[in-house]
Amino acid sequence: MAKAKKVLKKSNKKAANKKKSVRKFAGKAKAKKTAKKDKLKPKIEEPILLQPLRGMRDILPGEQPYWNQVRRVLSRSVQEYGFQRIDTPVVEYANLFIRSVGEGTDIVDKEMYSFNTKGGDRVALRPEFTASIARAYIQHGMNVLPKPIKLFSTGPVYRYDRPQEGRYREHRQANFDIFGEMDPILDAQLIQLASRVLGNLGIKDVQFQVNSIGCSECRKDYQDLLTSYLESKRQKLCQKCKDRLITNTLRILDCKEDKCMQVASSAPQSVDHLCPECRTHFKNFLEYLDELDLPYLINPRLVRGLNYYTKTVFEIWSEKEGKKHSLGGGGRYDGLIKSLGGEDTPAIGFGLGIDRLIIEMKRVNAKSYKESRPKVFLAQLGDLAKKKSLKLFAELEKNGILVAESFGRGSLKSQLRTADRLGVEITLIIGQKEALDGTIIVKDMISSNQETVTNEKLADIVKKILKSNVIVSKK
RNA sequence: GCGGGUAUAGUUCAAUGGCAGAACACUGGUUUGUGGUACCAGGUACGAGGGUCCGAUUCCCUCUACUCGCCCCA
Repeated sequence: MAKAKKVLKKSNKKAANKKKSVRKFAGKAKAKKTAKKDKLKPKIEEPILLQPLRGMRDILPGEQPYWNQVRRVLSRSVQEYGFQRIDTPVVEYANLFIRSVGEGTDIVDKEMYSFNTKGGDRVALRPEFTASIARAYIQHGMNVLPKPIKLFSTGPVYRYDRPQEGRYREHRQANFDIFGEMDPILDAQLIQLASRVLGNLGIKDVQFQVNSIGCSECRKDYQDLLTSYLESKRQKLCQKCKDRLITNTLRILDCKEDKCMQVASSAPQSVDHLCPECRTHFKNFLEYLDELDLPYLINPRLVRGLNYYTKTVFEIWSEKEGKKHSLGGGGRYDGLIKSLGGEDTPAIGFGLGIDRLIIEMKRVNAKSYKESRPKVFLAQLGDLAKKKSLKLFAELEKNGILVAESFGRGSLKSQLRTADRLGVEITLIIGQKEALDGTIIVKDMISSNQETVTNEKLADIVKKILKSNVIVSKK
């Protein structure tokens, strides 16, 4: 379970050297400080830590079938719902996120990977997608495209959080955004889309929580009301929430401290203080949801951790045996494009945490998708055959026959063993004799029968056997 | 940021105050050019620093990492 810290060993390690370098490493905290003084000169004599950075991980071949499946399901829904893919840089000016996500949010205040470049720019690894996509939308004048504009994006996002199950500092999200339409039917359609994706992945026991936090107008009024209410209960709040009174009042509603929850339970709710427009929007949104037959829950305390949201907000939770994960979330952000300098454009979007989707998929034994593997193995024996095998490999590949091999091995025995473990149906064997004759042995791995054929007929024969095997090997 | 647990081979796990073991995996072999099973052989590990001790992988302390929970989120 627990991974030990591992160090790349030099083949010629002397105990003394090792000790020395390790000691240097042990003084990492100190080393960091000096490194700063040295203008971050890389310490090449430090041992290489054989592990990824904290909260980051490798997704190994064994897990890829799940990722393949997610990619397949996503790309299908992307098409069906009329989204177009966009890819934006992983790094942006930090200001973009600070301005859009907002100061006072956890993401900006403590979870952002930000740093200065050599050129002196203040940049950050994206903590979410929407800001980048909004930026691209404005920059490329997408406002002239026919509305609505639906954009899909996927890739890693970064949050300097404390890792735990299903929470990584580098995790991957799939993100859907729709620009240029304020009709609440789109809010509902996005939720439908989310539900479809989850359903297609086989994920069950999902709960949709929805709320409306109003537009910039009524939200402000509501916030004032909430602030004055909370001010009156100030003494009953936790220290964090006392700070939030100034920085981010809405979030107090979301605090999990008992005393704050008590205060929040009788606090005014945003849905009761919406302006007529927002009220209608929310009401219609819920009516559309009802049409979808989707189990949802109105959570008046759902406020989201990003400041750009307006009106509809929602989160998607898996709930099973006590452990709860947020699988995704999103909402409307009608004011963001304008606030970043674009044309006044309504928009809505949501993100799904793919790493978490996969946790859920594994839990319910959902389908995964393995890429098809070669059913033919090419074994060679002897120098001449070895030389010919490369070309043979390419010829087969040109004929659409995928071939596995183990060219680096000499003995036929070990090659056949490898072939067997790969589970191929046919092994082609070319030895010294065959190489001279221009022939090759075709061995059926299931029946163990083999015959010698000429090179010209090889591709056809292989195809023929594969076809018949496909029928026979319907195990 | 707060609290709990853990750290031994590629992996999953043992044992031990005095040569560190297994299983699986890996590589090769069991007569010369034929796989699955069986048998044999081989390589690889005590996270780091300090303390106690004749001697520490084992006991103690510190650090680091991993992990679980809280916070927050995807």
